[in-house]
Amino acid sequence: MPELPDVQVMREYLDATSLHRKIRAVRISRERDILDGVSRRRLTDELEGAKLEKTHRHGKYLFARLSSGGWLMLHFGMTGYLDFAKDDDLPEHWRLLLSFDRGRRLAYVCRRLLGKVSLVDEPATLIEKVGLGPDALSDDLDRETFEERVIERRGKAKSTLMNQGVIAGIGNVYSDEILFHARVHPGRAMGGLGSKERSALYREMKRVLRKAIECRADSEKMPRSWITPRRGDDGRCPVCGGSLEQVKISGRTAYLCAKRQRKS
DNA sequence: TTCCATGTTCCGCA
DNA sequence: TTGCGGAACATGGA
Repeated sequence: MPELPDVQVMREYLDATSLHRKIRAVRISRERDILDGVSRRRLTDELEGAKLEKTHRHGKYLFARLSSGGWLMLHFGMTGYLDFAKDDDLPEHWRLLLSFDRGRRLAYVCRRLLGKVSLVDEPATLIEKVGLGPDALSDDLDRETFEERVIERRGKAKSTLMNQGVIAGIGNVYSDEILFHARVHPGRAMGGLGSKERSALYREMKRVLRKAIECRADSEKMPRSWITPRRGDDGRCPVCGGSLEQVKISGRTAYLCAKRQRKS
């Protein structure tokens, strides 16, 4: 689930449900796996009695500013999500629970424990520490900046798009969608692409991510011309009808249309 | 039982 | 030295 569009949708969900409510109680489970650089004690102390005032997203990271100062950092790994509901209703695999007034709570749920929760002074502190590149949808990442960051890369096109230090926010699923529309084979060397191909990648990166957010990152709502809803089964290319191919690129499964995305 | 999964980090190697 | 790609991490579903 959680690439840039998914995290943006969760951000809007948090904004709509949990902002400006006083946190009455904090519960944490599996803190050894989930907490990163913060103790259960300190996290609880900082959160209890505070409010979430506003949110910020950078790539796949979500931040919520605390009225007590500092920011709550949420990273969702491969299986994390947020769930706002009644306080007595505990979702399976909950890791952090913030209880508000009127019997409501926000749950951070993360089945595979690959996500992280932390406390930071500023989002920029974390972004620098982790070494994240510019957010894929930020205005700072204009065409020229994209060119500069990508052109000298020695890795494959898909791996480069997924490299959070180059551009933050794109993961396995959306890299495939972007490469599909730009008609670039995921195994091509990024540095070997022509300038038209790089332009197409830039354009499709912005378009695909924006459209995915508009679709609430829900594959059932995505356009018929997209391949994301066709992952998993031996689907057909929605544009030319040829069969979709699966290949391994740097250990990840990539889906592509071999007819429209040529290797050379 | 074995393999695979929307992510990140660490390590070996070029 | 830099950076790429594979393995490990923890869990559960096919």
